[in-house]
Amino acid sequence: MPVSKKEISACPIDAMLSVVDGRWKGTILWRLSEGPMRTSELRRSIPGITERMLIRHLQDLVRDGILVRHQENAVPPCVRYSISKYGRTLVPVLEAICAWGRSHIQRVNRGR
Amino acid sequence: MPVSKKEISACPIDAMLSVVDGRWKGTILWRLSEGPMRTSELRRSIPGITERMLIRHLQDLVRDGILVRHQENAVPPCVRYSISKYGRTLVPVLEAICAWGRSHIQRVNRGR
DNA sequence: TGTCGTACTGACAAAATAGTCAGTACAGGA
DNA sequence: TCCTGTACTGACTATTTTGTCAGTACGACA
Repeated sequence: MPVSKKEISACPIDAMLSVVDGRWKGTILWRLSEGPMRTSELRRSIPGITERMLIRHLQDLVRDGILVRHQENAVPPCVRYSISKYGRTLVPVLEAICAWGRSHIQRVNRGR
Repeated sequence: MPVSKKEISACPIDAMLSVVDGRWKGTILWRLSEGPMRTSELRRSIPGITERMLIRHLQDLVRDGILVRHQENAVPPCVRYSISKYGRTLVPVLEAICAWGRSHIQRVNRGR
């Protein structure tokens, strides 16, 4: 969709979509809804994602207040991402999206 | 987000987002949730949209089964779009998205 | 010493999406 | 006759997003 992410839209639907929109953001949030994860864990758990894209999306989500980044000063570095309190308000919406998406997939697969 | 719309994603969130994702689709669905509208009515009711983009998005939504296109064979042509029965299953999800988006806009505006 | 893993950044190319512009056919009104 | 409105299509450019590749610093391990 590229709804422009540069500035917040006046349309509430667009405003919400600008937060979860991104090739992998839905999947990232889905993984993190089960608990905090390290960057490399996330990367390995999402087939097809590149490190670059993972980090870009994670940064977007942190900027939007949806995720929190916890860094332990160690070598090798250890960074963990988790869903923030604000981000948790988004989870029920994601669940609604997911439920509809699931039935949509079935519908599409039936139709061919 | 350009989640690729070429093929349906296995991730339900992406599958749902691929339907509503598009610079203007949220707004179009929002307008049509109040009742059927003609192409030109929609265009005039959505500031900033071009006829080209409106028609492209309408065609996407019809292809996905969300909208129905009613054509009256007249000159000048009169085409009306309405939300299909299937599309109506999407409305509660859009409402959840919209409610979250509304509070997100407020949060963002407070923060500056 | 060489290689691996971690969590990144920057520069860039490729792909997808959005937007611009011109053109179509026909009826009605000035 | 000319201009307007309707609902489109096609060709194209521009913008945005995604993906690729190389590079960083440091410790552990062989």
